[in-house]
Amino acid sequence: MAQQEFALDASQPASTAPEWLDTGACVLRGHAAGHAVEMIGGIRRIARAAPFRRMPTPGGGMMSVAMTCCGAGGWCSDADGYRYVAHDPRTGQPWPPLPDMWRDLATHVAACAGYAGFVPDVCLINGYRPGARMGLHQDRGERLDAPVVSLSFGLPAIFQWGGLQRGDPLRRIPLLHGDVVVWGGPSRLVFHGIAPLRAGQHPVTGPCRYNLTFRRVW
DNA sequence: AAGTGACC
DNA sequence: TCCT
Repeated sequence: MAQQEFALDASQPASTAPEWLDTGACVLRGHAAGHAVEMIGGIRRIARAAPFRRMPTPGGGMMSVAMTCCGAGGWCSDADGYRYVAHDPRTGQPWPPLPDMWRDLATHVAACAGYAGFVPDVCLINGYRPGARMGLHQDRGERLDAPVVSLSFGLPAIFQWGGLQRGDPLRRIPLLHGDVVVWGGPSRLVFHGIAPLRAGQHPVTGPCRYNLTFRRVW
């Protein structure tokens, strides 16, 4: 039984070589799967102090993805725009600390992608329910000399990978439980997004997908 | 400006 | 294509 659960947990072997999307950007299949149960527990603990919330967008809409953060700051959206803030606007408290094990894993997978010495100071935690999506965007609010490390857990999603111009053609890349994406260098400002999540059940996360993105903001 | 955008 |  435990063996079978592990097989379901590890959607991909963790030892595969990087699949390069572009210069500086790759997918590491399954490299976080072995840490999934511990990390989902960490997400639940962080969410008790800094609850998941859907944020308003400057244009008057609402994000479909629920977010929380940990580390030295968190990403926030409201009517005034997008920015990183050192305190959770909802509680007034500092964001929960970035767990050492999370930081070490991000450093390790970044090194696997060719980014030695990456030390993130912020982790954004995105919670996707069926239908939730992330429109095409660039990650511009952080240091551009550091990569972004993205870990996927739970339900599969279609990652849209474009180019440096919004209108560039999109590649659709399935991201499964435990998959890692790293992008930096010449790919740091590539437009990317997530297609609307398809409903399903995952043995570790139930009806959800969690995406953890590690960045260097300060 | 990362939008269950809004509008054409 | 516009808007915030």
